[in-house]
Amino acid sequence: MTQPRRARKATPALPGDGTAAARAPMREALAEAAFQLFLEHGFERTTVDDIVARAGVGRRSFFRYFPSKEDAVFPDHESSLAEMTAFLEARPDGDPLDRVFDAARIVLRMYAANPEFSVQRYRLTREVPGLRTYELSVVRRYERTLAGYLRRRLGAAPDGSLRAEMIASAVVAAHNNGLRAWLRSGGSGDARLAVEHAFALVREVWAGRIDPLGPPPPPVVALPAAGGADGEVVVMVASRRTPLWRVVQELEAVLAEG
Amino acid sequence: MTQPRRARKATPALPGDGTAAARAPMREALAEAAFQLFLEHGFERTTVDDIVARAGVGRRSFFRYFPSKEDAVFPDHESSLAEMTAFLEARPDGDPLDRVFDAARIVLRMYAANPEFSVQRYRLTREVPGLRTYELSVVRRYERTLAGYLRRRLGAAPDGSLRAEMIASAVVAAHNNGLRAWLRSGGSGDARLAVEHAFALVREVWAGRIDPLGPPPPPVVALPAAGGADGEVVVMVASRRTPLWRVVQELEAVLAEG
DNA sequence: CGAGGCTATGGCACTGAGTACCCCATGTAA
DNA sequence: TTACATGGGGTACTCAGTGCCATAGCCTCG
Repeated sequence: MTQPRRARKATPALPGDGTAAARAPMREALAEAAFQLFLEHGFERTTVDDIVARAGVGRRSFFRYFPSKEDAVFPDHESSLAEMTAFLEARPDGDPLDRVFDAARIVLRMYAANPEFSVQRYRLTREVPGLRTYELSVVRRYERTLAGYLRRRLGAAPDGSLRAEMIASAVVAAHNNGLRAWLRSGGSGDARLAVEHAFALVREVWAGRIDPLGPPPPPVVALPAAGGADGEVVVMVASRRTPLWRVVQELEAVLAEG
Repeated sequence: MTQPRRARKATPALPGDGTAAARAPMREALAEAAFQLFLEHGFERTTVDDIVARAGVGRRSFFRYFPSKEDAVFPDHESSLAEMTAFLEARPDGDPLDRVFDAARIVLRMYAANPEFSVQRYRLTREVPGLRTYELSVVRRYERTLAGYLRRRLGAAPDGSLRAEMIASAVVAAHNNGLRAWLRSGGSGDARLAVEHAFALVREVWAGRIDPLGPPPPPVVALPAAGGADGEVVVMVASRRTPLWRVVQELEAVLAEG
């Protein structure tokens, strides 16, 4: 079986890059062919050769667009994750809880944009251990993104890192609880209702327990080198007049992500 | 690559079964050889052939004891998970929060029992995407176990399922936050301190938000057939004088686990 | 217009995990 | 002794994923 493999091998210039899915007919064709076959014959009994045969392309091309067979089932998460990251970077101010809710809504919208596909994929994922595991790792990346943002906002407060991770996990749990209820229902009804209800519980539990006024939006950007591991390098960019404590806080936040 | 593969193929009578690790010299030898090689040459550059060569056994035997290469890195989680499940089944009464904390402490004890091993494994896991993913799926199983227990205790309350999942995720997040801090420190200090501190935050956040007196310990046992999927069968055992609402609640709890 | 270069794709060939199937040794019961 | 169960070994196969190279289209610069 396979997984996110290398967490993301720095995305070596995907062919149809740019705005992700857009302008990538081959990628779409492959994902479509793969999903159809998975539905027809099951994930495990479908080989990559079957997929490329249906798509009418070379086997090697499949792995140019999808690092693993599992990736073809979740062709949209990568861009969704990028969107979430960009959103939190672009608008780090305001109530932290509101921000992470907004960020989570991005994911929900992605699911709601294609109800039938989402439901079918949900059923498929439920039955294939490999896909469940893959989805787990995707969800985890969302959670880490949220936690990273919250850590930056709460880093200075006592237990900032702990609180950040607990809130992120609560938001993810709430989101997934609502989402799964909708998916189980076959896509009938409004996915947002259940999720917003769940978010309300998160807010009820955590509101008031977060520094009423978090620190200002970070003027510091720390970029952990992709790949991580031992010889990792962190590049920080900060305005010269950034107070030292902010730099330290940011550094701690990045390092604590490990 | 590989993963938990088949989530657990019903554990078809492991050779050295019974009390798990105990009385399974071959399994131990394999895990030991594997771990040494992983540390020396890295996980991915070590093949199963290397492992069985060092252990002096046949290749086929490796897969009799470990469904995948990754499993050899976490030889103790299976029994830990079983212990947690047994604990929650044996003592379902009392404060639900206390119970899930106790359950989580089982896992912590397992880590703390072998500090050097745990720390080395932590470092190894950090660097190998496949192991990270594997660990994720293990953690998820713990979380589901806790959520399942909580769902049984809160199932009748409004939003019982949602609350159960949020609390379970909070406990896991707290546990992992403390555990990781300890692991990052190289195993110096007391792992329990950080974890107990984190648990205190969970209690602070959730105490009072749980039905002060949850329903009595469930006299109903529902066993979802291993394997799940479509033709799934649920076997329920209940005393004849169990009130109907309890049976329904239990059934809902099991079905909601999907 | 042609040479060089870049990009997208196809085509092997190879590694290595995981599995199916069958064999063998040993211990045990009849 | 035979009959059989159990734990382990061996072989051959499938298939995901990777490295390397070839080729076809396209663009640009001279």
